[in-house]
This record gives sequence, C-alpha cells and structure tokens, in this order.
Amino acid sequence: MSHQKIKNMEEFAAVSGISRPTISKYFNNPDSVRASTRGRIEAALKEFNYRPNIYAINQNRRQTKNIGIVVPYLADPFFAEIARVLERCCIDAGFTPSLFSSHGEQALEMAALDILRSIKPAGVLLAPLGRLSDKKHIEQFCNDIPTILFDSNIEGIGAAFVGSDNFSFVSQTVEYLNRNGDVPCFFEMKNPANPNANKRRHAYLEMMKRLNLEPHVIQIEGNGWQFEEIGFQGALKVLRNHLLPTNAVLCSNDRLAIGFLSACYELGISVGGDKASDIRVASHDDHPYSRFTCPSLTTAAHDYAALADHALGTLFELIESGGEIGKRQETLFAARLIMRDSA
Amino acid sequence: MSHQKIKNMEEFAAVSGISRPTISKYFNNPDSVRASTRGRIEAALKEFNYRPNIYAINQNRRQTKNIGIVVPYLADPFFAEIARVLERCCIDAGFTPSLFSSHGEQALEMAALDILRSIKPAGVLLAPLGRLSDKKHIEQFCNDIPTILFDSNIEGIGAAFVGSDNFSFVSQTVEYLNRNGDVPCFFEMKNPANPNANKRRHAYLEMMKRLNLEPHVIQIEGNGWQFEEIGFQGALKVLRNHLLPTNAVLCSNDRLAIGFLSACYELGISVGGDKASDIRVASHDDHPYSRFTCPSLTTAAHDYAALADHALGTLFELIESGGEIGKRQETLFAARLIMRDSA
DNA sequence: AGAAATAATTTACGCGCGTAAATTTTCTAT
DNA sequence: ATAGAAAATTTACGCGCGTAAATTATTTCT
Repeated sequence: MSHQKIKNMEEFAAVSGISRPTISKYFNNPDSVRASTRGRIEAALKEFNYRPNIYAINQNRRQTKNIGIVVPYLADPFFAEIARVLERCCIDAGFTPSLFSSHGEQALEMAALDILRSIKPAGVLLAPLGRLSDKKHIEQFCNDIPTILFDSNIEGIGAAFVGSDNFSFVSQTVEYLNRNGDVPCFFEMKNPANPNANKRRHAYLEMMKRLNLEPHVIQIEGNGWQFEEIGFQGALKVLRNHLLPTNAVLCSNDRLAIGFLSACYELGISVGGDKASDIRVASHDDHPYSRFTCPSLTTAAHDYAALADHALGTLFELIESGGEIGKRQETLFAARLIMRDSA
Repeated sequence: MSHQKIKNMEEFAAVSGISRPTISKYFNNPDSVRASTRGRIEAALKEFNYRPNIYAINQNRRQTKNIGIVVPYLADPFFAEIARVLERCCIDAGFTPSLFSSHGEQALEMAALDILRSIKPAGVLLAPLGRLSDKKHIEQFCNDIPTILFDSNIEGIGAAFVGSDNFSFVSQTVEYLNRNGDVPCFFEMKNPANPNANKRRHAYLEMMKRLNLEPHVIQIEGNGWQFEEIGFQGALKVLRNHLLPTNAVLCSNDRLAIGFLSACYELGISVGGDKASDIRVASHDDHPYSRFTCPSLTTAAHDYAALADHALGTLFELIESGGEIGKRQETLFAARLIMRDSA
C-alpha cells in the first residue's frame, strides 16, 4: 500500500533508489532496463502506486500512444460492435484508444477531427460519414496525421482503406435468392448517406446482368440515420400500393430490412423462405439484431475481427514507418452468407 | 489562410502583436480580455490557425476541461443513445467528453477509470456495471475525482445518483396490462447484471400486492450482455414447456422482450393487445428498436434528455463547488408509457 | 583476472504553457 | 484635462517529464 503521496518522477526516483532518467526509460519501455533494476522499480511501484503524468509525457514526446477511432454513428450497433473490437485491439497493443462518434453530422465529424488533432495521436482510424463528409477537411487532417479509412472509402484520401467487398456481399445474397427461382428486387434509400450503398446497388445491377435477369431498384425517400424508420415508412408505401415488382426483396442493409419486416408484419404479409410465404427478404451486414427479427433475417455477414485486425495492423505499420507507407492500398473483405428464415 | 506554421504561443503572440500572457488569458476565457484585443486575437487566429498545445495546458492547470463518460456496454443502443445526448451536452457547455465502454467486463471498467484518472478530468459521469463492478475500486476513484453515478446506483458511492424511477416504470406497465384484466407475470434473468433489474422485480411484486394479484416471477438462465439471445432461449424453453402462468408477460427490459417476441414468432404464438392474440407482452426502456419489433412493443420510456440534463447539471455544480456538494442526492425520473401493438 | 561491453547515474537543458508581481499603457469618468 | 480604474505588458519562475552527453558502476566474456 501507498505510504506517502508521490508527486512526480523525481520523488519516485528518490523512494525507489533509482535515478530519474532510468525510471523514465523504464516507463517508455520496461525491457530497456536491466531485469534487476526492473524488479526494484516494480517493487517500488507496488508500494507507492505512482503513475507518470500523461500530459507531461505527451508534451515531450513527438509521438503519443493515443489512437483515435471515429465512427459516423455510434448508436448504430454495427459501428458500436466494430468500435468495440477496435478498442480492444488497441489496448492489447499498448495504445490508448479515443472513441468519437460523428452522430451523423458533418460539424461533429469535423469537431472530432479537431479534438483528435489536439491530442496528437500516433494514428487514427476513421470511418467517414461519406456523402456528408467535408472531404477537404478530412484530406487536410490525413496529411498531418497518419490515418486509415475504414468502412466507407473516400478515393485517394488517407494512407489506406479497409472495408468490405460489397460485390461479395450482394453477389451471394442475389445468388441465394435466385437459387429458388426468385427474382430479387433491390430496396434502398434514394439518397443514401453511405457510399457503400451505391456500391451495393451497382453490384446488384451487375449480378442481375450476369444472371440474365431484369433488375428492379426501389428507392425510398428519407434522410439521416434513422434507417429502420425510413425502411418502415418506405415499405408501408411500397407494399400498400403494390409497387413490389417481384416477390423477393433484397435490402441494401439490415437496418432498412428491420423496418421492412416490421411493415410486412403490420400489413399481415407473410415473409419466409418457404413457398407458402408471400415474399422473401434478405439483406446485408449481419446486424446484431438480425437474428431476432420476425422472421430471422437472411443476410451477408461482415468479418468484424478480420477487418479490425487488418485495419489496426496497417495503422501500426504506418505509425512505425513514420507515416510513409508507399502506395495507398485498398483492402476488401468478403462476406459470409447467413441463411435464416426470411429467405 | 495560414501564412506560416505557428509553433507555440510565443510565436503566435509575436505575429498577432499581443503579449503571451494576454493570449493565454484569452484562451482561458475570451471574455476576460478587452473587446478590441479579443478582436485582434481572433483576426490573427483566422489568419494563422494556431491552437494551444493541450498537453502543456493541462499540465499546468489543476483542473482540465475534460469530462469522462463511462457506460457499461456501448453496443447496447440504450447506452449508445444516452452517451450521445451526454456528449452533446458536454460540448455545448465547453467541455471535452471522453467516452469509455466497460464492454460488460470488470477489468475494462477499472481500466477505463485508470485512464480517466490519468486524464485528470474535471468530472466523471459513470454508469457502473453494477453487480460486476469492483465497488472498492470505484469508491476510491470517486474519492479522488468528482463523479456522478447514473443509470445504476451503488449506495453511498459518488457525489450523487441520477437514474430512472423503476417503480414508475413497472407500476405503469403492470397497471396497463391489468387494465384489460390480464394478470402480468414478470420475465427476467436469474442473475441480472444490472441493479435496476432487482428494483424492477421488487416494484412488480409491490404493484401486484397493491392490486391484490398473485405475482409470478419467471427467471431464466444466462449471463453477460447478450440479452436478446438470453431472452430468446429463455422464452423458447418457457413457451415450449408451457410454463407461462398467465397470458400477459412483463419483461424486465426491452432487449429481453425482443428475444421473447422472436421466440413467440418462431413458435407461431400470436402476440398482441387484442383478445384474438394468444399472449400480451410489455416491457421497459423504450429501446430504439422496440418500435420495430413484431408486433411493435408496448413499453415504458426513459426521458433521455431530462436524465442527461440533470446529470450534467449536477456535475457542473459539483465541479464549480470544488468537489463538495453536501449530501449525496439521488434523483429519479419517471417513465412515460408507450402503448403499441404487443399489449 | 582484466578488458570490453553494457547499464545506470549525474548533470543539464528544453518542451509549451500557467501564472504571479511589478510596471506601463489605455480607458473611463469627472 | 486629469485622476483613478482597468487592462495589457514585461519579467520571471515553475510544472513534470524527455532526452542528450559525460561519467561511473556493473556485467560479461575470453
């Protein structure tokens, strides 16, 4: 237990009987001091419970041990989940993650980057808002601070991009729906916030072409990040007016699908993979709740762990190389089809 | 635009033609300098885009402008939502929020507090894990740093507690279910992580007593924060074995209810407020997705805004009073009943 | 055991800013 | 215009730690 209150490294050096520079060396890298010295320091540490002042440390280090994580909307369980995995990886690697959410607003995304700048992080993992992002602002940020984009790409900005292979996602779901002879139509927002949405539409169109099927894209109104509500209202309109061109619906993402399924339920339309059901619904993302929708949702799953691993791995390389990594690389991860009851 | 790179306050003082102490004064409180001086500083600020080094600032200030926010599980949309509101309030008040999630683990909750300690925040808003928390550790933390607990109370720890009035939640849902002559049974986890769960059970028992009804508590197995899955599995077991004592189910929280409804759907049991349906289900929290369950979920809603406002208001008082606030106050907010289709 | 290599110590300076005291300038009111 | 108040400037020190150079102590190896 702590006998007295240690104020600074000087005092801790005194009580531990070791010089301050050596103590400083220890905190920068415990392995850089002799084992016997390390033992004495750690013994004193147990006894006096001293921690160096993080502000004084970071003022004098060019590089901090901070890593910034920015996601567009933390109340979206997909981003909550990926943030969780990323945070864990950072901690395991000896870094201190700082998590920010843009809450779907450009001003807040910029504010998060400004705060991050002042924190002088070793590196940043940024999932941009996409269409709403101030690209110039982000580009400037990336010029100053080693940054890797994830989830949503902005061409040419950031040292690298790590995301999902939207074609892998859509091709699998389209193929699966078509396997039973169903012709999938594509259900999405007219003005999607996220660039992945556009990629998914293109992938859908491409797959339909390959399968020699006529594509149908249904675009619903709505703005912002309340995807379930938007999907719900859009589905109500489409279903009530019998605007569904086929009996198989492929939603751009699970949150829209959750709204869609809710609308089907409300209108008494049966959803399911069996022929007795009125329509089939599939989607993308493997949202944490997609397993509990009614019926459970057939979807294409991200590999959260692989994505987080690779993003952080690339960032660590970037940090160690002093911010230079050569050519900007884009890495995409394939999806895994999760077959459930909705299709 | 920035002509040259300003390295520190000294240089910025030079280019703006104002002395460094005055610049320092300005950054601490812009209103503390004469309007004309303020104008000149802000003009130079526009031109040179200088920001003081946050580490140097915080090293020399006793009190930082940081506010820590710790929630037990950020992938839970309830906490994501409340964190969102709290962050916003902090920013509006001129503070810098730092968000941490304990991810349901004691070790991570302690780690978050340790990091917070090193950040020397002006104050902290902590929603503890509850049963899993290391109460001694939290108590020590609260002794050193002005902290207000929210959502989940630990008796006597922290300067104040702000949460929800569980009796208000449960009494309204019980009363509502009973209004149609249904006798509600209470569906919960046997080992709930959160102390609110216990309060809700007690409230249920109390209400049933008042209504002169026989109480029935169904406790299901499961640990951790995967409440939907736990509710789903528990409901499957209960429903398959016909262990439901009544035809009205009051779930302890919405996430359990989401699992419960999913199980009902899978087993072909109809849920709804109308007499044609097999059972009625209600719950508590007004989870962001409770509007999209099938059927939509009748629940009791938190007043997120009021809770956030009051918690931060109390914290600011605490900070301004230098950590002393007198008697520990517990403030509880009432619920608002949201009537939907499930009951 | 002695030389070479390695590690710890001593000494000293710098980082960027807060802040206090004494002084000078600028503003406000008569 | 002038005294008094208010604000800005000058000067100077301190915060807690990183880090470099020179020196001394300890370990390792033949």
